[in-house]
Amino acid sequence: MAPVSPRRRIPEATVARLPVYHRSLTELKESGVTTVSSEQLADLAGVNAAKVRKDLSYLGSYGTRGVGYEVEYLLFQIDRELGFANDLGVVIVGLGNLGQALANYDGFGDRGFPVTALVDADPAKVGSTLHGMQVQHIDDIESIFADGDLTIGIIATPAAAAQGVADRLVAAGVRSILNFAPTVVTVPDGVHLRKVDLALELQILGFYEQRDATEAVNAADSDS
Amino acid sequence: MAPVSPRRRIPEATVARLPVYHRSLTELKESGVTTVSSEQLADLAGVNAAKVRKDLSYLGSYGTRGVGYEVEYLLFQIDRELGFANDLGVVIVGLGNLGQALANYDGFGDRGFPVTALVDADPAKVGSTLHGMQVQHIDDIESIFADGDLTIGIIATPAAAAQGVADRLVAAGVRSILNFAPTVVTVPDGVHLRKVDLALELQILGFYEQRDATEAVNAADSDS
DNA sequence: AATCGATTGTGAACAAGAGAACTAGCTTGT
DNA sequence: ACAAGCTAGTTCTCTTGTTCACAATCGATT
Repeated sequence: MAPVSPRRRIPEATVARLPVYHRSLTELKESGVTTVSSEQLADLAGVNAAKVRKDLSYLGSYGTRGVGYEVEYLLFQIDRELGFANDLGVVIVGLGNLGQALANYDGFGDRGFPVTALVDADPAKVGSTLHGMQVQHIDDIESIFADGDLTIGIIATPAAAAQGVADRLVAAGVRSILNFAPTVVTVPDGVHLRKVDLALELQILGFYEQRDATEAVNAADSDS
Repeated sequence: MAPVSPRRRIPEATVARLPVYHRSLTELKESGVTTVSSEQLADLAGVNAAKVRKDLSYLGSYGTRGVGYEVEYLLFQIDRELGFANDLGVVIVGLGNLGQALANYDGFGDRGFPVTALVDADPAKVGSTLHGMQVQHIDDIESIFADGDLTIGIIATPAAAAQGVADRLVAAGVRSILNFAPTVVTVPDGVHLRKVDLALELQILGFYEQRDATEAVNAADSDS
């Protein structure tokens, strides 16, 4: 009944930054750097030094006062925390433009997330080979996860199909989903969902661009 | 000297949600719905009703108590706020897997962000046609923006090239950049930068997946 | 051994955001 | 005209996240 691992609860914001630190540290390691200060790491990661220290302190006290952090050791600890020991496969559902690009994108495999299956609903696509892998039909999705491996599902279908795919992924036992479809997808409690909405990012940028433009006009007006 | 438009400052979190409301409202409009309550809209957008009302109140009082919001009018107001009146072009730099997929992705144009130029550094790619558009060389980037149109730059290059591209975009007058390269890019004040890091999203999901898995194990241990 | 400069780890103030609860105002039915 | 029922708009509280400031601690140097 008592909480088993209440020792530390890492804030969501920190979790989102750990991979960034991880990347910076990997670069440092490859450059042969053995020690790094919170300030240096902050520069590389594009954040505030105090934030780096606080973030890292959630993992434990892995730094040395007066010196900094040992790159390799810190990297190891972040690896552990992020669960890089486990191999976590990725299934891509929907092989349109975006899905195909994601299937061919080496960035996933390079970072420990090998694409383990490609799925589509279009019979014309099923059976074809992409990035050295056969496309399977979505109706066979249950069998893909039969072995109980932990897997992340990527939804790259049109918006209309996204919720249905999500439901099937959840039914098949997937507990983490990354949604690229431009629509709201809901999942049951206990399933983690993140979204990447490309057009939405542009719209946000567009807002600020337009705001700045009109502000400039207003400023010019008040000058006159 | 006095602030010119202090009337309302829309919080960042709200700005990020406005496009979601916009999308939901567009769907409602296409279904012939003329009026919507904050609760309905909240359902569609996947958020809390109070948040919807608060968000919309930053734009002004466009609802009617006891009734709701008129879909078309609200849509118009959000359009205005997001700057959909202006046409904002998009330049994609880097035409590897991801860049090509983005170039072919209709989601941008559909939402008012036409791709206006494709740029790469590889001479082998320059001159080829993609999505009905000729690929230009990055050295000619200045000329692309010569007309002073507002444009968003998308960086889809390898990580190593990203900062250089960002610098050139900024030098050419681009004030909004969307970075897909898995690296930290810094820009001067006044330039808006957003990032989409695909592998990072997987790593975040991976963290929670692993945490849940170990928690389950721990719970089982304490049961025994 | 003692001091000094550097850097971590953390407590506390501060800021931003989320959500609940309340108020104000509209519409409809009688 | 009035009451009842909705629903927008607003206020308040709580949580989360950020930043600052400083004490604790380490290695180096004299």
